[in-house]
Amino acid sequence: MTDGRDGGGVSVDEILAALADPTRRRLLDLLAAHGEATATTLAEGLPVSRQAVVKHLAVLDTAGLVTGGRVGREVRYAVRPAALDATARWMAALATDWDRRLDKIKRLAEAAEREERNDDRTPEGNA
Amino acid sequence: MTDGRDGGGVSVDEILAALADPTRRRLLDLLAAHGEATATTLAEGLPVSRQAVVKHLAVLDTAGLVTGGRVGREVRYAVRPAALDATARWMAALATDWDRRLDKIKRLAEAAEREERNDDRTPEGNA
DNA sequence: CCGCTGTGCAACTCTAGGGTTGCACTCGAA
DNA sequence: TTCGAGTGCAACCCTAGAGTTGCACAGCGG
Repeated sequence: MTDGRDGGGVSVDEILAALADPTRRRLLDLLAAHGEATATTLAEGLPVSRQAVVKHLAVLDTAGLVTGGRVGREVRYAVRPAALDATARWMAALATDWDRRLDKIKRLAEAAEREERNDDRTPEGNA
Repeated sequence: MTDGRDGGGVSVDEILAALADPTRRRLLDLLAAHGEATATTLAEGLPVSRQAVVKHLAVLDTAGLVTGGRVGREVRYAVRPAALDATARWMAALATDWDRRLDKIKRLAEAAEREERNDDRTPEGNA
């Protein structure tokens, strides 16, 4: 539960790193909206150069968040929900795990507190 | 659905950025395991200095992923599942959204294809 | 009161990576 | 075959931020 890789062998690390960049998220938005687009087209809708977009797409591709397909002389990219979905599940599971742990710790703390009160009432001289 | 802030007013951007760093995730792991710990304690279990840990904890705190509480002269930190959970839901919703979009696009593409075949059979001279 | 431990603050280094520009290459259309 | 649009590659800035060190400050225990 600490690391985690989805079915495609893409680490959560890569996906989170990819998602951390605002431009990249914007890119994903555009792609989700258009369904399919080239780096050149996408760059027109962003305040960055085509090359920057290409780099970002490469990162997203490595993370499994998009796929690139060649059509003639252009490269069409499309969004790929699987990786995102997998990461979402991973996070949800992690959150649940934390909840369980916190609950357990809380219980232990309360138990320890009761123990201490017991010690107060029964000093060291007992059997 | 593009941005998103949880109930506490913490942007998804901050949470993703916080989660993007491996050391920070490691830190969250340790915290989830111990339930509560100080920066100094946590630093002992990591290959970085206490100061580095303090900085990371500050980031995680801003992102709403941990809380700091002062006990005597030390500061105990604890994990905070709510923000993580909210982000997980956000991601899941986004993934679903992408799925819907892809589906719709696919349908449209197929419809357009049929349209085109129609045009082939009925050249412009119709009416 | 004094010393020890744990925090807080500040300045500084250094690298990853986001962004750019320039140019060479390829493929499709006229 | 030639022109142009689209892509790929490489070298290059520049800043954010991860990490460090040094020191001053605060609080608990003796």
